[in-house]
Amino acid sequence: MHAGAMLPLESTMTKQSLIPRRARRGSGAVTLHDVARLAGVAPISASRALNTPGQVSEELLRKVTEAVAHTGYVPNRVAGGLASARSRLVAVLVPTISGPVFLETINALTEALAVHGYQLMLGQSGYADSREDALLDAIIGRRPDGIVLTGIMRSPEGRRRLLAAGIPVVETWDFTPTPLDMLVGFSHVDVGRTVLAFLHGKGRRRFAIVAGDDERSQRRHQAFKAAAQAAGLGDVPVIVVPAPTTLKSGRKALAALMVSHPNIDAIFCSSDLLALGVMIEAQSRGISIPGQLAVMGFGDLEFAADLHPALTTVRVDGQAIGRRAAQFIVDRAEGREIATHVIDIGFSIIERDSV
Amino acid sequence: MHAGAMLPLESTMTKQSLIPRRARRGSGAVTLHDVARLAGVAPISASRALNTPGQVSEELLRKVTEAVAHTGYVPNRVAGGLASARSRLVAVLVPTISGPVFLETINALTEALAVHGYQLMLGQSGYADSREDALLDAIIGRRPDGIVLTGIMRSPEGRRRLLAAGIPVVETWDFTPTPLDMLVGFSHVDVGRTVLAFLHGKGRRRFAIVAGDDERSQRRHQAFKAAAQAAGLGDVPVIVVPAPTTLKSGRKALAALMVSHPNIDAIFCSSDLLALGVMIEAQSRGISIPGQLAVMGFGDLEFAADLHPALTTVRVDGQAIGRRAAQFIVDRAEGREIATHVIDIGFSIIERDSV
DNA sequence: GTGAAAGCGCTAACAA
DNA sequence: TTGTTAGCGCTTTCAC
Repeated sequence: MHAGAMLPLESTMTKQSLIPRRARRGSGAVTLHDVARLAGVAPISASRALNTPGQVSEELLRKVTEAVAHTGYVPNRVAGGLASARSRLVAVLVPTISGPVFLETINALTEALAVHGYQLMLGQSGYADSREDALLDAIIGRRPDGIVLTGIMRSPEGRRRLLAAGIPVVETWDFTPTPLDMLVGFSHVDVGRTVLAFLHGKGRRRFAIVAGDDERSQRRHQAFKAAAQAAGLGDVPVIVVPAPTTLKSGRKALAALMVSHPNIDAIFCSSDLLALGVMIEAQSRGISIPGQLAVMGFGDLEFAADLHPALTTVRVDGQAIGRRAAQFIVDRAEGREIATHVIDIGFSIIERDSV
Repeated sequence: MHAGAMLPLESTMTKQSLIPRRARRGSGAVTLHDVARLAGVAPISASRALNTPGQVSEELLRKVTEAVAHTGYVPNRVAGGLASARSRLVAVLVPTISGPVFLETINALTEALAVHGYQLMLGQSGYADSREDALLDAIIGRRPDGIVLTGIMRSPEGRRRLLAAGIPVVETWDFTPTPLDMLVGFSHVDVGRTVLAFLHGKGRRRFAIVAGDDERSQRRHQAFKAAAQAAGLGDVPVIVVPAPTTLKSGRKALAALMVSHPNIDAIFCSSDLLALGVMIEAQSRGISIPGQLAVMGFGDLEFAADLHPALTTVRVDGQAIGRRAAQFIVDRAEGREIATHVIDIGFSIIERDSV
């Protein structure tokens, strides 16, 4: 029972004057009880008026709405979450938000979730698996209604914990036919193969790769290499640079390639930033693009179309990934059945002037 | 009392077999009670073993640690937060994370907070004040231990709500001597004045401004304009572009300026991306930089140093802002007294080749 | 050093 | 439609 109600005398007194002898003091904020008392209804009725207004009478709704306005009540979602076992919190795990690639996914995710009253929690794991495990516990402890992973969870320990927690998980930006739970992504192997075929089709023959050392970039470039081998184009030189990739790495990579393989005629970069670096370095060396050298990026960042020459690159609809992931999680949280657990969002080659 | 303990018979049974007649079913996850029972201690002792291990005996600690390992227990921070009125959640409000400017602040914030066991909640308000108010309630409802604002809270309604909630607030990336609570930032007016003086000192006289339409950019450019007037340099033409700023906007802006004011000799851009756009457009028009035209950016993004020519720009230590903000909030949450509530982090002009 | 009791603010289950 | 009761899983307060 509410502490104040034990002493009838106090029932009309203000909150401040209710000082129980030894109970905990509370946060001092306005609670649903305060609202209910002011409206002259039961707390649960006030709760219903706020959460399922369709289920209460006009009269009740009016009284509660008034009391809320009068007190400036803001519902405590922590308490609500504990009681209902629904936190309305979704966690997203990224290697880092410094790389602009996942930005539009996070953006779309935030927006799509906000519409349904969900909030986003951000976790950065770095590119090291060990930190990912630690972060995972911190996140699971918050009992989010869903977890969005950029990439697929490879660490067996991580998979185990996630499974044990029973929280809906969406893996993104990658592909496997056997996801942990749900997946929205695309095949990096397909990207590598498709880009090789594309450049080959444009008459290029002497390829090079500049790629970040993260797992997904590596898979793209391995696939590219293998496809080149299969097409009888020999071994493709690779410059691996540390992730997150930078413009500077791109410049250095081209400089290195000009020493080791001066006669290459096409470069596949694992990011648009890297491609920009290659282009700037080429420009400063008087190498013409696409005349002498074709350059391809990955990501189709906002600036790619506005470069000079405009960058040919691989586009992945990061917004769509975010939206779909949000949909997955909201559907699950609302208890809806979801038909398919795996969405291949695909990718496309955006042909511009640099090839 | 714990349901299971009412019936001695059940005390050794597994969780699954404890099916109360009508109580709520719980989440099914392992709880502190389960751990305590397995360790043969009281729940509160298990709690202490986990939270303040220094206060318990070796023996107790060992038993609890074992039970935790055995059960795979992950503490429920939602319940802990409710009981202790400390959520260990910090909210950060950005206009958008698409603009790369705040990225390193968010990054540093995440890192610095993670060390202390805090998690970051992300809110995107867009550049519209109305959405900010709605978002604020969603955030306050989570009772975070702190709120980090990018920019200063101008909406009176927002200020009122924030004050009423009693949550520590750090305003950032801006400056006012009278912050809502705490502040880590710098003066945009100073930036405008300083850049004008710098360009003037380099012998430039015919200025132009390309600026995003967000509030802070506007203040920088107003100050620049005013300072130019004061120096007797006449009226400075301004091209305002929508925020978030893009490379394309920069290109278009220069194109427009070349029509209206073809004889300008220096441009101050409100972002490095804008500056990059201006440089690319200049290059495609055969305008030499810095020979005919000096270009200055703002932000010192990662790529600025690697451009050709390298970009002269204004650097703000976004990481430091994030770290200081985190420190403020953690100190407050731990109940430590903080000496000063306002930190002017300053800025610096990074002189490279584009001026 | 350890434990019992009470309660954080809310909602699910049941009852009227 | 509205209310009563009993928790959600944890930590604070007080007592030993």
